[in-house]
Amino acid sequence: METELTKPKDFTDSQHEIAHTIKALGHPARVAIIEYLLSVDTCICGDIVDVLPLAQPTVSRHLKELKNAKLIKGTIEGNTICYCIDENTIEELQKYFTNISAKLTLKNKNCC
Amino acid sequence: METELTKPKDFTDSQHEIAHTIKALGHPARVAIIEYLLSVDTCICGDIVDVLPLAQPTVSRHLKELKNAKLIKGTIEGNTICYCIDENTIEELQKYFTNISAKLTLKNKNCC
DNA sequence: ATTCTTTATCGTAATATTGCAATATAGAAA
DNA sequence: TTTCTATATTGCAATATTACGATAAAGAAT
Repeated sequence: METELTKPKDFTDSQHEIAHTIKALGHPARVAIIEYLLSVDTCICGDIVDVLPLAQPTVSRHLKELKNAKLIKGTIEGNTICYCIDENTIEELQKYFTNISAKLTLKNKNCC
Repeated sequence: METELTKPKDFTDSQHEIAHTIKALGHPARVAIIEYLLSVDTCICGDIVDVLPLAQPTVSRHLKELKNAKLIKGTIEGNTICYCIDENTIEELQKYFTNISAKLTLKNKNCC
């Protein structure tokens, strides 16, 4: 039989979504931004450029990508500059990996 | 003052490392491979190609990248074909996000 | 030895990402 | 208004990623 009944035409929506979210963290600049946001108490984050080895337009691009992936939220409204980590998305990622870990502990360890 | 004392020349090693690991999961094919490996009981995984919408050489490349990031382990030795998720790396990711989540719950929620 | 099966690598094209300089935008301060 | 400050966008150039067909490699089966 040459028919390949199980081969799909595309990945699932879920696979696309989780990959998109995770991909947004797949760059040291964006990891650094998240870690910086986590370390500061205030959400006034105009000084992110000063703590990253990148020019301002590049940082702005990375922020845009993080926002697009919903890893950060916030806006610039007058003098109320504000960027924060989006806890919901981080929690989703945490649950995703916790779930994988949990399933792995139930698995057969007789290989590799 | 024009001096920028806080601007570093590069990201930290830790930021590079976590980004590299996370980046390896930032593609639907590699998410699908991990999810497939999680779903099968045996480690004989030669049929990954059949469940992905990709040609065999492309799957091989994605496997190589996952292996390079230590998200999977395993080898091809004679007829003992074996690929498994590397629990240690998954656990690292799980801890990374759990730690962020934990720190977020302690933070000021008066913004964004 | 030859063939089969499975996985890896090579070559190449198409696309995406990254980075910065230059510029635009917009509210604040003067 | 003009200027200042902070962020975003545009326009490239350099690099990286992704995909697949063709081919190689290596052990298994005959």
